[in-house]
Amino acid sequence: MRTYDQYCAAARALDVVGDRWTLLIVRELLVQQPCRYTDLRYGLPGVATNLLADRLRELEENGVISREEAPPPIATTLFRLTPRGEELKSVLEALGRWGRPLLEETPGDADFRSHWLALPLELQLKDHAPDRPPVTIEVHTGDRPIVIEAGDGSVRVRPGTVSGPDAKLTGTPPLVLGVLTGELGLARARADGLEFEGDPKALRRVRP
Amino acid sequence: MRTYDQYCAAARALDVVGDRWTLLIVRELLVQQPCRYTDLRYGLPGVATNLLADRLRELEENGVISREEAPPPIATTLFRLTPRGEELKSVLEALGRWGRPLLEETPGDADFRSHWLALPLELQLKDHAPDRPPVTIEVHTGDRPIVIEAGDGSVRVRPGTVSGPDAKLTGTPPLVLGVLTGELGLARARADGLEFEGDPKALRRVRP
DNA sequence: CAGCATCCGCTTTGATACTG
DNA sequence: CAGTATCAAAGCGGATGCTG
Repeated sequence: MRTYDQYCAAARALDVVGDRWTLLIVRELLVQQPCRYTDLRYGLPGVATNLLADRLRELEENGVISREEAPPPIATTLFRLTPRGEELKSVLEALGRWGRPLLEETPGDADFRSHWLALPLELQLKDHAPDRPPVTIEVHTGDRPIVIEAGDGSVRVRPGTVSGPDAKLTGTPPLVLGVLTGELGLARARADGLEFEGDPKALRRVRP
Repeated sequence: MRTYDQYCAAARALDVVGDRWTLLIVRELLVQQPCRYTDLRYGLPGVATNLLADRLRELEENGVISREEAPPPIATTLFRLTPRGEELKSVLEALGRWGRPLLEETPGDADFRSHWLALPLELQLKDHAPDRPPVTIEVHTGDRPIVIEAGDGSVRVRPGTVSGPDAKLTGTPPLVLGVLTGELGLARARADGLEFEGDPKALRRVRP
């Protein structure tokens, strides 16, 4: 672990999580809480396997993650964040907010995993009608479908599908993200290729 | 600029500010708003001069900083953050909060610059008596003295001294920081080598 | 002196292949 | 599945030199 050797809290934090890939590993674990080595590799396209192994060891040494040998029938190593590691969520939120405008200029062929939407969506979306029955929105973009569940005043995002969703969105990540965050009107997005089925009210319920 | 090539806001942010030294350069500019190349080098002990030049060029290309040729009598290049660059303050705050516990285990011979205290102190300290006349606390630790000014409900930290401060602290950075944030009692800190002159009430006025 | 650019040895990274 | 081994390429840190 290379260190800046400075008596400064930010510099000390960067000593631990400032190396390449490190914060993205934390991002993966924040979204997919306990996950396998293979899952991490899948969520971090481009990472070298030796580098991933190195980072995981360093993160464990620094108390950010823990590893656990799951007994059969799982019979594999599971990685998860420690409570200390979970506190890095605020760092990733700040980074994500700052980086949001940069998505506009991201090339269309950039890698994408649909679960990367979970954190920003849970952060930005609100349930504006806590007293009404819950609604679900299915989102089809990227590699696998995800579901947005709004109810009781909170919004959750998880991988998977649901039977009879209130709405269903299909399209490229920029279109889907734009529509969900309200930066892009539904009509405009449909003109640009977004497919929308179901009740637009479900959308309005969660938009910021 | 090496990129992760991911359609993810956090990853895009790290593309821009994730390289070694980059966020520490931003830290320097957040504290010492317009500053010279030489000032940056002083605030970033250990940075290679070519690397600093590279980073400054990249940050300028990415709209984070701007450079300005100051006319005589200054006659030098001044670097400052753009509004977009200033928004990185939230990232450094999150990192600093997370890294705070790591200061305890930082070796005593780590580099230190007293202006590194400005950001965390302005963030943590409060003026608990907004209606009373302002107070000033002079802090002598590290390379140069700094002054904490509390009044009208806000707390400011700047380099320099003041005539007739309400209190004066002298000691190592951990002692000074501990006493100011209230994690360390004044009596205990004095026993450990801290020198304190003046009115303890000034301290209580700003402690979190 | 301020603001770099160049050179050099070392470390880190990335890509691939291989193993229990 | 969860890594380790190997190696080329890129990045980094330190020293030094150059230019206004």
